[in-house]
Amino acid sequence: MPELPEVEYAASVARRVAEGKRIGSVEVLHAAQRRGLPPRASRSLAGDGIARIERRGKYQVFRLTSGRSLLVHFRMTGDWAAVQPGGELPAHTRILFRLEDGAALALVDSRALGGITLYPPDIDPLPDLGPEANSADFNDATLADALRTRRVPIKVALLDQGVVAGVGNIYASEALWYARVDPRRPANALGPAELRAVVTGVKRALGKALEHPERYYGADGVSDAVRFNVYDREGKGCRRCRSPIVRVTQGARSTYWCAECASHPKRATGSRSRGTTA
DNA sequence: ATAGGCCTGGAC
DNA sequence: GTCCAGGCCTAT
Repeated sequence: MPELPEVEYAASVARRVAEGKRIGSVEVLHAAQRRGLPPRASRSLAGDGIARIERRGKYQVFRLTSGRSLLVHFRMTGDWAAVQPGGELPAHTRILFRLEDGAALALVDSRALGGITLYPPDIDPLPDLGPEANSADFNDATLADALRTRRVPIKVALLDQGVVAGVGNIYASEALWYARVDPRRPANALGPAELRAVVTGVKRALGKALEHPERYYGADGVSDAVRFNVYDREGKGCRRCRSPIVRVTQGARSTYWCAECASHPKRATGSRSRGTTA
């Protein structure tokens, strides 16, 4: 479940379990994960310390006391689980950090597409990323700048981590629904009002998940009906106007949106257009 | 721009 | 069985 809010929540779990502790051993339990952590690398982690756990976009970085770092990415299905001393391993545990105090941190990842890579000291493990989606650095000016040369649909552009870091397929659709912007619009054709609406839409979509983690992370009895306004709601009624939500494919991924809402951009309230007279 | 690959599991 | 999946990389 990994877009920015989910990764941030998972990072908080990892911090609670592992930050400031020494590593007893690292067990790589799935062959695919040995690409990033071959046996020599995982063995070398024993005795190192986890100084800090940071998040950037959908990435996490474990800064180790040796100066090395671990770059963690959940891809589609990764997550952290805390394991009590002597406790059972969760299903689909792929990598296990055993810590000196007996607790353990499990990378749980049913599809095993995620992974962890060890980097030497003095090398920045992070790829080039755009501004954090929930930060002040992500605003209409920086977004306009990033989109200036991009003709791809705005929905596709929002998934580009070089444009904005942390937005994934679900929140991209959700954000454009808040913004009432057609996901198929060419990114570099958006006007100032639309850019502003997209920025606030992204922040609203992510903000709701960040503020109410109990609603978004496996809480029983809470359905997607509460979580999402458009994602995975094809054919269901738009929560604003009751029109059926439609699904289109963009860049080989599903996009959900309300055509009715997108054809009636905001006017009276919220982000408003100016300078479009005459 | 699009397809394929990486992996597994759930829905149909 | 087939299709789809909250990500990202590479090749064409």
